[in-house]
Amino acid sequence: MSPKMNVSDPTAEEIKSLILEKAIDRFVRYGFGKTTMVEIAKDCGMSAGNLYRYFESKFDIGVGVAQQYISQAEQILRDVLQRPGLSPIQRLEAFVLEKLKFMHSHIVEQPNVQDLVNYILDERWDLVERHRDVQNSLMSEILSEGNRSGEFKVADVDHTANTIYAMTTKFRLPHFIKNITIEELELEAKSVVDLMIQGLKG
Amino acid sequence: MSPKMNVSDPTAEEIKSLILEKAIDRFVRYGFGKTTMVEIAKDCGMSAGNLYRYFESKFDIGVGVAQQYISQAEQILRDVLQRPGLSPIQRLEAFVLEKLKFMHSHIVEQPNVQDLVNYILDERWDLVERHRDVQNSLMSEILSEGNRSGEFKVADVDHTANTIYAMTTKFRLPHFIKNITIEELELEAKSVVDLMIQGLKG
DNA sequence: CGATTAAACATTATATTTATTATTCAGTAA
DNA sequence: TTACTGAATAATAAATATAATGTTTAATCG
Repeated sequence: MSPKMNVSDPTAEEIKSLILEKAIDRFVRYGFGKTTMVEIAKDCGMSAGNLYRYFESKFDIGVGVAQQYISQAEQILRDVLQRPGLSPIQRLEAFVLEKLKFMHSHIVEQPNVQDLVNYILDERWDLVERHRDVQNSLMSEILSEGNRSGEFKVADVDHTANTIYAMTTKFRLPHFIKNITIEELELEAKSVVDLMIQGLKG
Repeated sequence: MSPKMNVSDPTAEEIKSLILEKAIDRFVRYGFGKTTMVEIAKDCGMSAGNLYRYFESKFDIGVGVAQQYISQAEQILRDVLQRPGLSPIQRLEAFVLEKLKFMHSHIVEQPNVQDLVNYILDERWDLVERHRDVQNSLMSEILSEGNRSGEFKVADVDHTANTIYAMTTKFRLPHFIKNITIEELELEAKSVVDLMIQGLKG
């Protein structure tokens, strides 16, 4: 392999990554609507027309950004599953709270990106569903862990994971995260987790 | 009291009711935005200017409609508490499902009114909070009933009522009610109620 | 020949004007 | 005085014209 390989001949994948990277820089600062294809192209040292060799549309670049955002969130949740020294109960709570914190920090620190992701996911329900499935399969692992340790008695872990997902909907919706303090939401989320563990029968 | 009393001298409250009634007729057919003050006034046999003796603004008429909508919902929920022959568990489930059905039927049958209510409540968070408080105090009654019968063991009924409210958020949001079939939502709501009763420990 | 550009074209957004509508208020009648 | 009207005004929305931007493609470069 010649030393020049990497600089002389970037792969299509590498160029796509570059475009995504430069696009995100713009989106963070100015938002999706206020960023033009010409600007992104200039930042990449190419023409606007050439962007279309790598992305079908501007919307498609937005999809790329949304996918990165989702991957980031999923990585954080996977990390919760690897975190040592947590009981299944603690892990379940951490799982819910980490997702809430992730969304909250993005909403306050990068509102433009958050708006973009919401806009994209509004038309790409399939991405939302895939993300939900990933979260549910991670939750299923937590529930199975709890079954093994005797802390939980869950008959159908997949079904229950989905039910937990429904129960915690409020803590994933930008609408509430924007209008309620993070402290209040965290307390409420903890109460919800407590109740789903204990049940009304105590 | 002379027989003429009612026809000759309508009270301000009666006139307000008339205005609200005629306004709703318009809102149902054409929506809030497409209904003019002149039209409402004409339907009431008065001038547009005179409407302002009874309502501060068109928005305020919308508030009146929203309050009627909320009262209607609360009446249905109060009826659930009076329904004979239900166990506390069944009552809790019925409570959640009836609210879901109420919203679903309005969304499909009177989308214009639903849109109006959403628009009003978006700026009148206080009405949402009051409605939440009413629902929570009704839920508290159900929980207390369950405590008395021995089916529940709820330490703090008010706090738990609020937690249940958070858990069932998804089933009160127009966004989900519009995008998911009512059958699916009802099944999911039942699962949520089941889980909140049983808990993960079985 | 593959990758790229720059101009052409189509679409979408912005600015501007126009028309409609909400709201106010001086005046009128009971 | 109280309830009301209808014209005047202020605010909002619709329509239009204009500009900006997304997308396509014929021509160019290496």
